[in-house]
Amino acid sequence: MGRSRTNPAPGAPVTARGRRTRDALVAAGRRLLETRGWPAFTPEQVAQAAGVSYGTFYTYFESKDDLLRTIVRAVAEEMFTASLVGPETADDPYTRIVESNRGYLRAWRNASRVLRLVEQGADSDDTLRQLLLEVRELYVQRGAEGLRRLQEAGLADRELEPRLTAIVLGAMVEQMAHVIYSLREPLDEDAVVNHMSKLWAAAIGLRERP
Amino acid sequence: MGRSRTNPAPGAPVTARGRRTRDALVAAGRRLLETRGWPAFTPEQVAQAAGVSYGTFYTYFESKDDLLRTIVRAVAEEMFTASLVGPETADDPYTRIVESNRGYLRAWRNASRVLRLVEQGADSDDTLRQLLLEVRELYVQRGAEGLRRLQEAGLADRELEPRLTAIVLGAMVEQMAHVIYSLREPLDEDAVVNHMSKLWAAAIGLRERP
Amino acid sequence: MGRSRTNPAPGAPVTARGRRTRDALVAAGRRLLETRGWPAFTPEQVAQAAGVSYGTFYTYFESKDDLLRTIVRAVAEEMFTASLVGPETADDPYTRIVESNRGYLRAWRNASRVLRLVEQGADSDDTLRQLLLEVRELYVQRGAEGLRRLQEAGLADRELEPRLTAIVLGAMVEQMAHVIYSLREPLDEDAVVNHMSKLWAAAIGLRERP
Amino acid sequence: MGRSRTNPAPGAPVTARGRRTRDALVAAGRRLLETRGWPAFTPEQVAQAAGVSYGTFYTYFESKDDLLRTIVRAVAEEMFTASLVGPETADDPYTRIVESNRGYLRAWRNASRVLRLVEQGADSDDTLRQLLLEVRELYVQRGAEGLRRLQEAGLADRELEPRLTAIVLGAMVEQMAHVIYSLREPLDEDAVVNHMSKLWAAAIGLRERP
DNA sequence: GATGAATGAGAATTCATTCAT
DNA sequence: GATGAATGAATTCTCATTCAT
Repeated sequence: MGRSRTNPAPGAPVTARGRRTRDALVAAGRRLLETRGWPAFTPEQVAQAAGVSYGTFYTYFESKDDLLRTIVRAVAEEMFTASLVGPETADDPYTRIVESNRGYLRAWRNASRVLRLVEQGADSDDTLRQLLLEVRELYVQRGAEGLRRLQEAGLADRELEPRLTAIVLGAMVEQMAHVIYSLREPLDEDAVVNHMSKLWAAAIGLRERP
Repeated sequence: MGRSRTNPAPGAPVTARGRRTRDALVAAGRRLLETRGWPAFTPEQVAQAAGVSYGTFYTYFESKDDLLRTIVRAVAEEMFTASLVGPETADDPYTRIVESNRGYLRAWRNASRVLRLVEQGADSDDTLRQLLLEVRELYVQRGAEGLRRLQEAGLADRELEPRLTAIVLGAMVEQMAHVIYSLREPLDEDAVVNHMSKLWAAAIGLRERP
Repeated sequence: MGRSRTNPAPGAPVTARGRRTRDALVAAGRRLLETRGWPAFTPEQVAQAAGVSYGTFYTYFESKDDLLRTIVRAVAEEMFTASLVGPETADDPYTRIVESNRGYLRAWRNASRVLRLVEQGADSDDTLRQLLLEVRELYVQRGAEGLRRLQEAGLADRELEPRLTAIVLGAMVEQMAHVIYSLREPLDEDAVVNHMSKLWAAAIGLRERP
Repeated sequence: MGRSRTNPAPGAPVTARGRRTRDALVAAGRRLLETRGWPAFTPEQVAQAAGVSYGTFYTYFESKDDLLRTIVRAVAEEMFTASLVGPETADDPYTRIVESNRGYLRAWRNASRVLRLVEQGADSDDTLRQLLLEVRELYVQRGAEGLRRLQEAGLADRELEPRLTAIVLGAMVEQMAHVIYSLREPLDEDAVVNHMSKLWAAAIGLRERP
């Protein structure tokens, strides 16, 4: 019957204090989601964790889902940003792979928990799923592109289809982020990065620059 | 989840009809979980999907969690069983890898969705997590063992630490199962199996038997 | 974000006990609405007035608005029914007017409070408004038709436009129902019926059958 | 509505700017009430419609009810004022009835929506109801008085009890205001005034001055 | 065993009012 | 005076579980 919504859509904070409160809510929400999953992700607990009162939650977010969307967007943005910096610095292809894998792993480290929750999300919607697919695609394309360049330089096996290879090797890294950071298999991050890189290099038939 | 409990613990079904009803509930619960996630996994919907009335649910299960435990145990058992058959039949190491990957992928295909849900499960308990870790460990050990044999036979790179290698390559396969079957990336299963096997073989430096 | 609704739409009661409970809720809701207005019309108070627990409300109604719709439909139906019986029995035109006004007044007596609430309804929707307009229209048409017959028989002023006349005289009766039953002006029902009838008869220039 | 109150009672505005702000709030509140009913009548929306900030509302009004009282008093005052001017000017009794009905209809046109809301008002108090009854009574007495004069002059049916007649005919006009202005029956105002007057005149047996 | 109804604690949301700047 | 933020009690709605037949 749609009781006419009289609540205004909560606007962006105008004052510095407002911004701080809003940020605190986003941070608290994300922390709860990452560390304690769905059950802890309630407006009440988020507000409490952010040190504000129950009602304040609704000063900044239309609903619980609104906060979720905000968090996911932030995570996605972080990953986009993370993907821009870095791995192109080194000169040696193998070092680049190591750097890339390290960056990859770390990028997923923060995102993985939230992304997984949303992926199967009780409460996710298609917009969010779309966002996740875009993030993933970004990484796949960067990986495929890197492989293609190596192939053209005669430094990697030319038989390998770049996109599929990037998907498969990306899957490896993503899942390892989950195994290490969420399941907490007692593995050393550096050891994993090195090992993955070794396997990755061998898998694509990496040759040292002649 | 725990609410106070005064109900008698539901016993195992005695009659054939009872067994059928119980089986229908388990099947319906699993289907709902796999296809529609947590939100659809309610006693009411499970009962409806199984074609029985609401109250009947509690004739066979103490609680929603009880059904979940039952389902997860069934999934785990299937995976144990799946891991026993098959891939040791071929003689050629590469063919064995292909077979193993195909089996692996399929084993995860059915399980992956349920396992992921339970992993972060709002309502899961440690027993379930434990069960999942055991299943995973089983696959890791089988992988590590296979690699070790290849190394001893001089057919694979002896530098690789078997267990870590098995974890990493297993991660690759598990995540690909998710990508294909849950995220529905439009990839051909055979193509993926072949590609993964090629990468896997190259990664461990597989040599044909001399 | 549309949390997918997992609640089934509450079905019609199957057992006699269920029907009794549902009826009790409808009756309690209507009584509260009529006697104490919107503020008392809460699921909690309705349930309590019906002697059932809070949650039972939602066994039979999807929402508060659902109950409201049900009540309004019942009121509308009553008025349709009330309009079918009665006033055509008498032979004498004036007596028929008296009977008609009495019926009219009584029909509105029960409905008026609910109808007015819904008309301006905080929570009403267009379907309900439509329903109210239909009820009103029914009475208008019956009134217009009655006048037309009197005119044709030469018993009433032929100059009067029947529909507008029916609207205006109907307005008089409807508002009097409100004045008497809601505002509780201390007026005697019979006196009012007689007076209205006298005015009505004079207004349309009613002549005794020659 | 009462919540505990520690705020100082807002004083009357001192400056011209203050008066303008206050007037804007009253006007906005009334407009919202008339056009969109209770649900839109919130301090927040009133403030927004008046172009001031949320908090400013409480600079001028102790509470939402305080504004409501202010609005109702304004409406009542308007109606008192409207009742003073006009209809006594014409000489011919029928013309006076027409004028009176037109004034009546217009007086109610603006007031009707607010008055009806308050009548059943979720949050109204007895003071307001009292005010409404006084306004109505004013009109009833004026109507009764007018009829009495006509009766004494031999221009109207002496059998009619003046007060009851005034109540009934007043009800007719008031409800027609509602039908036309709120329900928006597509009726021409002049046509309705003329028709009502004709019926009214016939009803009281109006005779031309001999 | 099977069924549909009943229960009530808990989660999400609203909004009149107060506070700090 | 004006502003935007903060508050929290009250309300609606959910759903796992228990009960009566």
